[in-house]
Amino acid sequence: MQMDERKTRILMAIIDDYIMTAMPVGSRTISKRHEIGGLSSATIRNEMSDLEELGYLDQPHTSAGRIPSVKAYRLYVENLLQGQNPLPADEARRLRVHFDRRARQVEDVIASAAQAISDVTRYTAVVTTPRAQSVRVRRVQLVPVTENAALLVMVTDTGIIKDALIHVDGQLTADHLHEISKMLTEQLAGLTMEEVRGKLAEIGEAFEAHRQVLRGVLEAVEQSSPGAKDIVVGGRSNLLHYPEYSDAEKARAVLGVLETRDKLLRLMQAAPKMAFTIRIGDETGMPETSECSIVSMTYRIGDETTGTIGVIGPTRMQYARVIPVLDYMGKALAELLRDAGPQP
Amino acid sequence: MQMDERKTRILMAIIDDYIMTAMPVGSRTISKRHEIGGLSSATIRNEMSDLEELGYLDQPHTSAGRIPSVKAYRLYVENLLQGQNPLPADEARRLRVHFDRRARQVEDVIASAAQAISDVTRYTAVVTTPRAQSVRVRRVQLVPVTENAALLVMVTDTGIIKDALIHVDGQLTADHLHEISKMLTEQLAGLTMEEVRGKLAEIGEAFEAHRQVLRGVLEAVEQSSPGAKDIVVGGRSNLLHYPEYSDAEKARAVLGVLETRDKLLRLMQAAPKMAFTIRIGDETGMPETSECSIVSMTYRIGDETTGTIGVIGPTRMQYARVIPVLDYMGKALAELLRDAGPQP
DNA sequence: GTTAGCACTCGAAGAGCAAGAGTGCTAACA
DNA sequence: TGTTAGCACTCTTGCTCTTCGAGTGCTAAC
Repeated sequence: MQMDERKTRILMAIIDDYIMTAMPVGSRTISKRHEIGGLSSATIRNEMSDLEELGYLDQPHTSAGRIPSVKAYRLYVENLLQGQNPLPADEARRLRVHFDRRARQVEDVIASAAQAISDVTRYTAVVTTPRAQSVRVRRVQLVPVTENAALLVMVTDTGIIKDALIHVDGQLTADHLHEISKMLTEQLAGLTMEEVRGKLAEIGEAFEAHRQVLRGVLEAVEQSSPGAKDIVVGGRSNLLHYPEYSDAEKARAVLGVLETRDKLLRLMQAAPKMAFTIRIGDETGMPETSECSIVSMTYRIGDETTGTIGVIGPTRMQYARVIPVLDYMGKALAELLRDAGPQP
Repeated sequence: MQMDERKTRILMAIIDDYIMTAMPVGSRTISKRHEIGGLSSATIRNEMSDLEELGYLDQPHTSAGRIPSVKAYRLYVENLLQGQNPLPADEARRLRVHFDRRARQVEDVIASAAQAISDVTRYTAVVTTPRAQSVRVRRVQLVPVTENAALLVMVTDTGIIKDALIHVDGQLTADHLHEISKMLTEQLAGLTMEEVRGKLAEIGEAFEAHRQVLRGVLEAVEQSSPGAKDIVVGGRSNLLHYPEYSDAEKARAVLGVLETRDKLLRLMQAAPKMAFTIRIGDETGMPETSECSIVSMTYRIGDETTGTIGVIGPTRMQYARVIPVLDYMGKALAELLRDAGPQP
């Protein structure tokens, strides 16, 4: 048996219906819909039976309707990704209203984007800060904070700023630090983070006097790589809108994942070549999220720097709405962050 | 009718039991407990009837046990706050394990504290960054980021750092910015944030050439006051452990509050003179949290700078555990942040 | 003042039943 | 050969009824 055009149309109708209602879909429901050219429920029943045999539908129990399988959703999103899905004007407007473009700090922009996405889609949104594949240092500056602490600011290629408090024992004046900053900038400019580590050790030899400080810088570089605030989640409470999480234990499992940085990062890593990555159910690769879907997308600022925006929700997600929202938002985000970043 | 010692003891036993089980407590349950010197269930029943009349107990329906009223919890926590509640050694150990003291950035420390508190208490924790009542500027530094953006770093009295990206049109060299930084430090050092605003306008007149930059600084100061990352929530998923939130709608309402900065801040503002602020049910002042309790505590770094740590959970919260945990954590936090901050 | 005893109340849990939604199959139809 | 009407069958859902048990309040005895 093979899929044909009519089977596909019926399957899509079933998925649409199930996405809206979360209830098993019966043959009569579909036969009443006019897109399906007035077939009787009996015909639909036959087709549905075929679709079940083909693995696209599941039946919770004999006398209920049917629900789409993961395979069905796969086909559904594959179809969606083929076509163009422009964002409806009113959705775009709502997004613009929620997305605060005045934010200056990258973190704020990110947070605002997550908020906007979650507000508009009614799902939970996850956004990561843009991260360059290979960042290069452009400038280093030490700002005195107290007698024995200084703020290390590293400006990179992509305008992304790492800052870290480093502790220094010696009594260093502001001028001292300024001098060291200049030296560090000269030495480190143009290097990637990995190279910086080697170079720092080298410099340590030459500038015995500043060893203290340099060790602090090295430490900061080493532990700074995955910054803490580089991934934000918005609209967690949206999860609880959906009956699939009305069981507190299920909701807790998913919410728990969203609280664990490692797991969250794992969920968000997308196939970088592709615009969209859609993982459905078990494809998310985590038992806690085996009843979730994740739609994510990389946005790019220039060639090297990419971040991820995504949405997590039930497998019966409104993919057709989510995809254009992410698409729009990814562009808006890239544009905004590019303007804030360095001009080529 | 009056409360007497026995009534109080019985009430406390009822509360203890209800906190553990979330089930209405019957007279027999209490009479079996040995702390209550072997009174029969009938006697307890009489006392419970009195306690209900006094407003300390409610009866969900005739033939169920009784549950504590807000008034009862009030009495309960009042009693708790009188006595000493040292943190059990094993809890202290667990806290230390979860609390990552290596974090350098204030935000990281805060986040780690929230995580630790929520892990140990099994409730949701909220922590705010320390904020001085009247911060004074100590040093200003502009770090070039790109041709038309610079990072403004303001070091204050209390070692707290505000940083913001500011945009500048002119082609300013690093030396230019360094010069401006020096000038700004000279002009602004010792001023409070309010005074800085006035002063900046003044300086603008004198240093016509740097007007651009100064406007940027002013803007940054103005919108920086309530920093975005100054309040963190940990262990949201813990909420869902408790049957009072097994209804998704109720859980969503509370979780929603935790996502709204304003509301969250409102919940956390504590009576600053007191060590602990405990708000029970409606006392939280928000309809969404009318079935929650919030225990919060201010921690102080020096005389001026205070932050808040707190826990939110069901009204039948394990106050007796939460209070010493917060107490311990507040001290640990103050100590850690003081070390990172300025030495007096 | 305390307690044993007892009648009474009320919710929770389970059994039984009817209604309804949905299926699968068969036979007739175009 | 594909489509459809019809019908028996299956299961869930929602309802009522009943039972069970926990818990109370009251009374009378200790």
